[in-house]
Amino acid sequence: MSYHVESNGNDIIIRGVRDFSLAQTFDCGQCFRFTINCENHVEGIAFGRHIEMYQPDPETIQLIDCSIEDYENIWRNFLSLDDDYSAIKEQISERFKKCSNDPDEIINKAMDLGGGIRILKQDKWESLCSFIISQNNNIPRIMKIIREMSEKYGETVCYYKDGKACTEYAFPTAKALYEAGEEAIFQLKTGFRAKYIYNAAKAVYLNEISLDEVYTMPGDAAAAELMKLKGVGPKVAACALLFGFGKTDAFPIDVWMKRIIARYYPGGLNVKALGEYAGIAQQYLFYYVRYINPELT
DNA sequence: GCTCAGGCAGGCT
DNA sequence: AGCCTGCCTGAG
Repeated sequence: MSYHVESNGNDIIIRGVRDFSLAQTFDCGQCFRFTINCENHVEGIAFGRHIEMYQPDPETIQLIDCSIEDYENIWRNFLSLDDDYSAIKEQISERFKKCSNDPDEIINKAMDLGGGIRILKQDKWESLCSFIISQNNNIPRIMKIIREMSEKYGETVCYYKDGKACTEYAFPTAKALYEAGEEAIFQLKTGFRAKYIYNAAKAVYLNEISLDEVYTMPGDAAAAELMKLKGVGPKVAACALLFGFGKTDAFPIDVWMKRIIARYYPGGLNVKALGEYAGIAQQYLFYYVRYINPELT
């Protein structure tokens, strides 16, 4: 964590970063609004801001055309720069030794491969809504729906790139989607999820559910609260909590995790016993099978 | 045509 | 508690 930050007037340069790979972080399915332009170069929108990032070497992250204020107010936290992932990985390794029968030490292999993954700290509403959209859906289409939803109902995000003024769109607020209405949301090809999205937007906007309160709740209570919303089951709730509410113990079990557990942990995996970073471990495992062993069935 | 995509609700036993 | 089944849509 002994990184240090400097500005050259245009860019923020973060040196001495460890356990961080832009490519891995933005290619592990946690975030739908960033694209990997080329290797070690990503660009996207979060918290109503555009950001372009470059990783010239493993220990350096460059935030292009970024002010100190934006770095401190948004990106420092968003990128989880102050979390000690070396310690997190050590604890995960220890826990898996104790709590799972893992003779092949799959978790350690997974952490060697995807050790640069960081769990982003995304916006609560965006995370919840995005993972409602994600159900029974594939990633390119999820991204397309969210992009079009943002273009229609999100605030404009202006920025300069290569000296030119550009416009993008923030993720729509709950208010904006509520006011757009269910039919408009259906028009975005969201299908049977339209009513879920609309109802969630309504509940959040009218304060029938408080995402700020969910944020402060312990994991189980937080999940139960989110699952009061139609269209939010255990998997969607866990994803939202892990990626948008800072609940690193939330452990999403999707079809891939079921395959991983069946294949590598036939005796089962005691998720509760994996501790406060179980969800981060889940991401390493997920990345591992997706990119090393995708034929796993 | 078919199946599948990082699920969920509703109805059934 | 666990096991079906249908569901919008688009890609292969």
